[in-house]
Amino acid sequence: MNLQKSINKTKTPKSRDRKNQILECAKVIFARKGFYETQIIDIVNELNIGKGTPYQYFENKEELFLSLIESIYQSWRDFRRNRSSAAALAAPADYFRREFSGIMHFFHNDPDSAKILLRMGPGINRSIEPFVSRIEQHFIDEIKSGIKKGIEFDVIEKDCNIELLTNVIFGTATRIAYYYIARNNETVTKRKLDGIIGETAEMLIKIIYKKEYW
Amino acid sequence: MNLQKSINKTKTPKSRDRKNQILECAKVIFARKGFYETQIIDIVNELNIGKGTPYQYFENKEELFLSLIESIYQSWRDFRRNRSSAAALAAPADYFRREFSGIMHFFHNDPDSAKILLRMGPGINRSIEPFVSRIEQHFIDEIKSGIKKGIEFDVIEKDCNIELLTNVIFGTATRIAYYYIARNNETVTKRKLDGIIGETAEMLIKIIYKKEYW
Amino acid sequence: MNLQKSINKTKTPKSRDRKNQILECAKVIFARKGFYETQIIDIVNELNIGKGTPYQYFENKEELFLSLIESIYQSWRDFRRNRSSAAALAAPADYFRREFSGIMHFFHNDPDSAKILLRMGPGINRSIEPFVSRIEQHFIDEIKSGIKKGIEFDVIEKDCNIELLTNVIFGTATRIAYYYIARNNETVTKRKLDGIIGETAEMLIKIIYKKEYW
Amino acid sequence: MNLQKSINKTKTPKSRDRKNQILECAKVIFARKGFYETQIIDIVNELNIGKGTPYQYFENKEELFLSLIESIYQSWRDFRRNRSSAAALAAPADYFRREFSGIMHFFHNDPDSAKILLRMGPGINRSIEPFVSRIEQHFIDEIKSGIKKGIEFDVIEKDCNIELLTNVIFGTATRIAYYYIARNNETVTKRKLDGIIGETAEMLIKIIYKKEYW
DNA sequence: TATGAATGAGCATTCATTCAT
DNA sequence: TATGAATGAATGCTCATTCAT
Repeated sequence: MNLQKSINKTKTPKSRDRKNQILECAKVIFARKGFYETQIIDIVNELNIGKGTPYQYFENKEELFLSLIESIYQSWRDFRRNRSSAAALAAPADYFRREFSGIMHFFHNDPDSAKILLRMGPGINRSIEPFVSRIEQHFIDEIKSGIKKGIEFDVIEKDCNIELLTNVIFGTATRIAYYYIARNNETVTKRKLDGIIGETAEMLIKIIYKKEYW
Repeated sequence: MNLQKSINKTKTPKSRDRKNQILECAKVIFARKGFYETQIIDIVNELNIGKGTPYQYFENKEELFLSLIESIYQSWRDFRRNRSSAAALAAPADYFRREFSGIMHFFHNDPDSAKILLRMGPGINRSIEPFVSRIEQHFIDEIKSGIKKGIEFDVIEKDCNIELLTNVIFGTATRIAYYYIARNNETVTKRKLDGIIGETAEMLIKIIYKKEYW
Repeated sequence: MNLQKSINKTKTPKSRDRKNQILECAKVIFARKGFYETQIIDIVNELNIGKGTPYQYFENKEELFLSLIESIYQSWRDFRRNRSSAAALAAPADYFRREFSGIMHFFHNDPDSAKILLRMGPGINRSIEPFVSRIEQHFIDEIKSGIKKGIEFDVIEKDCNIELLTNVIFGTATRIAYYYIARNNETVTKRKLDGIIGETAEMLIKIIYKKEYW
Repeated sequence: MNLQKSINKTKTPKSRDRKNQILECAKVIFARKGFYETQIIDIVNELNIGKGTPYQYFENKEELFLSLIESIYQSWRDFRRNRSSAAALAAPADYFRREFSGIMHFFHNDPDSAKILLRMGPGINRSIEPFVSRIEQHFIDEIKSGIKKGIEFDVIEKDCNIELLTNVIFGTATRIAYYYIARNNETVTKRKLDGIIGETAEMLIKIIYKKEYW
């Protein structure tokens, strides 16, 4: 237990708090203004700390952003860990519904992360993009392995184009998340979101699974 | 006679060429490096022109980028105009196949535009984003009106969630375009791309149209 | 006769007109915006001529400004030539009244010259100032020689500090001209200006001439 | 306690020194080269500080210049405050001699301020001029109120043109200051300057006061 | 650890000037 | 002569980063 803390042995709890505080604040501002328009001074002013303080914890602006990406990734993995145990042996469509809903709720619970991953991520710049892609890849791998398992269990067509199907699911999921969560417009109620998630899942099920599992 | 000249004194053919030359070059570099990492000097060096020359044609870097977006939009509309006549009275699924294929080939013919629209567009910054969104909206409106027409002609379910369905199609299309065209990886052959387009269209047809029109 | 023209033998009448046109326009704009804030393009746009045209007549911006100064100087000398004949043997105070009034009316007839000489002149920059000073010196020399003549004719105190008295007269004259003519405020009517000129002259007479010549 | 600090967190004594140091240096260079010919890099090189340092204290070049004007104005007011107490109930001519001498010595003690106010001030540019005029107006108001008081005490003619008389005094004073102090020529000795001040005052007294107060 | 004054590489932009037509 | 597209030296300013305290 207390695994989190033991990863970074040299950091005192206080220092770790400060680091998280900066990360938390940076997430909000990066999500709002993007990487390039965000200035270190924005973060520093927001937190009422010294201009040099972030540099105690992060090499530079890029490393700060990368740490942020990393922490979002970490959150996602934590989120998954706490869910996966239960999901196991449901009916195929139910399994998908649950998984899909999981992703959506993760983003809904942390729209700033959604904005950073879905809006700024692609095309940000050559040195940062790989790190964003890495997370993206993680999502994609999960989808892909789900599909493979589906084929294995004979609930998905053997000859389906796995890579393509993965992209269809991923594209739909990210667009839905982007449109209903990460845009700067009015936020959707959880109720309405659940409806949308359900409907979307039904559509995707139709193109993923063999007819008898719809 | 000589009407052209008297309308627009400063836009001689030569000056128009230079403007397009800058725009063309800017597209390639913006597509490769993004808005912020692209420097005017990159464009200027590439073209072997003076550092001040782009400023003869564009107010500033942002206006240059916006003009670029505008010219991509223009290209798209030209592209559509030249196609629309033929598309009219096909079977529903065929109609969709053709439309979908159209979008994909537009991007395939101009991958830099695809990169700019699909990668850098979302989340670039507050003052530019609206212009990117405007084009996005254009795509979305076309999809939406296609769906409405489908409902009207009774080939799509009356109670379908139009907004959601639009997002599913748009999300799928942009992801496919992004993945197979706009990423910085190896480019796909036209043959392979056509296969992918076809397969994707089949999937989407399943969730768009009533079963009898698949 | 036709002295003016013969000075510059190579210039055709047309070319001379164009040069004067540029000079005239430059005067107005320099008077309004000052040397540094005036751009060649301002002049060129105002005249609807090509951007390169002023460079047919003037080496560069500075030489254009210097030519302008020179032409103002020329105007002043022309103005003097046309007056001096009459002024000769009046009573001392009358002589001064007439001279003082002359300067003031010169500026009143050409307020732009007044602005350039009185406002921008001093302190403009190291390379231009000497040329402005040269004109200033011309005014000062005239004042000084008037004083010397007055001493000679025994109408001014022998032991007066000529340099200082010159400065007092010059300082008063330029301030009055500046205040009532060259500021950007409402312009004074000729009637009111004449009143002011008269009153000022009476004051100065008191400190210039021996009491019996007031 | 520690009140000072809590009022103005960013203005530590050290930072205030640096600001004054920049202001002081800027005064010398602006006085020498004028607003437009002075480059930030001139100041920065002179002080051996970083190119960005002035921007810690001033928004931009114009704001730096304006702050300088403001600080000259402040100096003048401080100078006045320390003198005014004594001046009160002298004979009219003595009062004027003292006042006039005061202005002259202020400029003599700080010729750079004189240069900036008297040479560059008028006509510098539309956005700066008002701030220079404001100080000029302050001088003018003092002269004017002196005249009004003189009329009240019956030592100046009732029907004198106050505005005009003010301009004559101001024009004379600024010309004398300009000629003997602010030109780039040899500087005058204090002894000689005092002589000039005295003589000038005598001249002005003749046109300001009724004869019995000369 | 925390601070914030100082730094300077880096960039967008300007504008007088040139020169081929 | 007149033009105006092209030029590029020059400059103001920004902002991530450093480091003495």
